[in-house]
Amino acid sequence: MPPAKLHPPFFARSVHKVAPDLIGATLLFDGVGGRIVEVEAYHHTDPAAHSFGGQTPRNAIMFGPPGHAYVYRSYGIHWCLNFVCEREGSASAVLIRAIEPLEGLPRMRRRRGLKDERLLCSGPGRLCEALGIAGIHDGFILDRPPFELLARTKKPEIVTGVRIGITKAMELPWRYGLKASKFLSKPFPKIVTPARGRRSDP
DNA sequence: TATGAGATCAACT
DNA sequence: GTTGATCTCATAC
Repeated sequence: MPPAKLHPPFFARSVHKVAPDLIGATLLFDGVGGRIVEVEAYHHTDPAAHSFGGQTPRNAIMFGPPGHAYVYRSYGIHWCLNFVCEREGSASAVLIRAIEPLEGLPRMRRRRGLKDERLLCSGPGRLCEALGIAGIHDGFILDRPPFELLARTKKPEIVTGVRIGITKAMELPWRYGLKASKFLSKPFPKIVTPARGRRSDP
């Protein structure tokens, strides 16, 4: 049986539950996409979250119902894709940081002007360019075309770490990744396993 | 491998 | 006017 689609109830939970559950899920946009390998959770109590300072025209979608896309412009250049989650008092969302390209490789390469698969979607701005996601898709619901989200079939090994690319609340360990994936935007720091003292793969 | 400039927009001081 | 949930390219070691 085919993987189940993710519907709004999946997102109507705490970002801290939704974010790790997204690792291994499949994200398609107009048939182009792949497996989610890296996300970050942004809770409204977090100074680094866009919703922290209250509602503005840019972040208004975050304050709406769960299960919608929040797309914003980063550094004036790039687009970044988030999934709106449950409002635990105020708005929260999960930033999609990297996917493993699986479907529509030719279109991704054409949009990105690159051949190297590892660089197609390994970063929030890169994956939006590869999938053709832009500001006009802000507010789109995630369980209807052009979006399609499929639940993972097995729980993968997930690594956690501090978030990157931010300057506030950098210490919060709310970055989640698929262990040993070659498609992460940056490697997770080496983790010491207490029992054996061995390092995991970066 | 590592650092630095530049691109360019919404929010904030 | 400055900063930021970024990326690419250039230049230096």
